[in-house]
Amino acid sequence: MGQYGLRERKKHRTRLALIDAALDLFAEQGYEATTVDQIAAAVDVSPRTFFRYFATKEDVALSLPLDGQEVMLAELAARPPEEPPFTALGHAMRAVVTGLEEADPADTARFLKARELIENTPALFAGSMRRLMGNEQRLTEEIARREGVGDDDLLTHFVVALFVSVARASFEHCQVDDILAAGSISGRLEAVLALAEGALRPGWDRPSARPQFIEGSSGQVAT
Amino acid sequence: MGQYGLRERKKHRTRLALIDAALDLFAEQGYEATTVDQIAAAVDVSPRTFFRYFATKEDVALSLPLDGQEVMLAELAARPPEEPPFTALGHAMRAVVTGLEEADPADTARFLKARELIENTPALFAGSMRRLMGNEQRLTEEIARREGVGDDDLLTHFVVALFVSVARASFEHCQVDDILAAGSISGRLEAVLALAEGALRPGWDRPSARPQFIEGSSGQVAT
DNA sequence: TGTCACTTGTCAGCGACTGTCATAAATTAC
DNA sequence: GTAATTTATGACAGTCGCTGACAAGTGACA
Repeated sequence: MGQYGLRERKKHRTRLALIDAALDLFAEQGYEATTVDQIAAAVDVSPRTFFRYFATKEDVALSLPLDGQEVMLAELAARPPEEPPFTALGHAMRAVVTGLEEADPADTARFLKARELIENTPALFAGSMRRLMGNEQRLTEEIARREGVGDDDLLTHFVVALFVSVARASFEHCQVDDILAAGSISGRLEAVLALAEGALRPGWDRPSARPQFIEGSSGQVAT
Repeated sequence: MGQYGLRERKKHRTRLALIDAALDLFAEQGYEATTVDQIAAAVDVSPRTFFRYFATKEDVALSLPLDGQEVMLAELAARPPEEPPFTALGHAMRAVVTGLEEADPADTARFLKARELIENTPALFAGSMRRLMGNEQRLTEEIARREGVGDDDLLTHFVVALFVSVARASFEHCQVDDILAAGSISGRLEAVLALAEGALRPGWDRPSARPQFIEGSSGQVAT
């Protein structure tokens, strides 16, 4: 038997089936107009079971982008500690985007479908923001840990908040067609990162204790 | 026979009564544990009427900070057009904060009560973020109008997103006790604005001032 | 094969929220 | 001042998101 038992594979399959069915129904008749009962019926599952897979109706639409945020966290944790905060965040983000662009086309398509839906549905967009903000907190904690400062360090909050703004700008207002053009999403990410680099003073994201070190290291790794 | 008729005054009174009752109940027994029926009963009004004043249970807690955001919009619109975007945003924000600090103590207390509640209630915090993001869009449109660029201008998005991050950092993690100390909130705003000033290159928020900076810095920060 | 753990369906119920209609109160017209 | 009109409210019924509890089915493992 594979590393996953029949039970786990079955669970994974119904989970994906629920996501696909939900995404289709949402696209067809709109998010609000679709009931959980309909989604459950489409997968031939009881409505109660739906809520055993997703805590809320919102979650079924947001789960994919949410997974992406988990990857981001993991990538950030893997960055070398010497890297300045903003640089590390940028590289982690690049890893997520390229990972997405190189993934199984079916997965990529699902992801883009979800993102387009979220963009065009106010309620989902709101929920997406909520999760994003929750994630910002976790990114802040990680950066604070790396830099050896407290969770309430003002500069750390500022750095992460600024980065999240950049990340948002990269993803927003991307129509699916644009994104499907090869590398468009990472291209956009680079554009916004370059914009940020151009607006910010070198070494801005570290307390000015070691300007020359930052000068030397951040200069080459950017992009 | 003032400028408002009896009807309007009555409406305004019940609206405030609903907010006060809700804030009290939320503080007492928690947001989730409080039902709309309880709030309505406390003001001696039918539950149906509650929803004629507030679209959702969330709204009754968020309405005050939301009003503040409207003021922010108005203040921004009143700034002279020559002001660079970030400067104008900063001054508008200062006007909002000082306006808040100089208001009727009862109003200020209500506002702070609402903010504290939002800070400590995940569901409300999430909702607050949602509204904030909605407002960011409006700020972006206003800045784009001032600068004579399109709604999708990348720099404009970046400037506003960055500013909103700064504004958030100013308000978050402020305990009520801290804020009640005179001017504490504007003090914090100034601190974060100063932090931003120190991190950003002069003229970063206007396209015309940027070419030589990009040229000069591209060696170390880009490509 | 039988035991055990886990997943699922069914049902009953709470609470947020909405449409509808009748009533009461305030505003305006005469 | 009274009548007509507009507007706020209450009462009621209903939908939908979501949860707890219990029973039945299904894979895991000895």
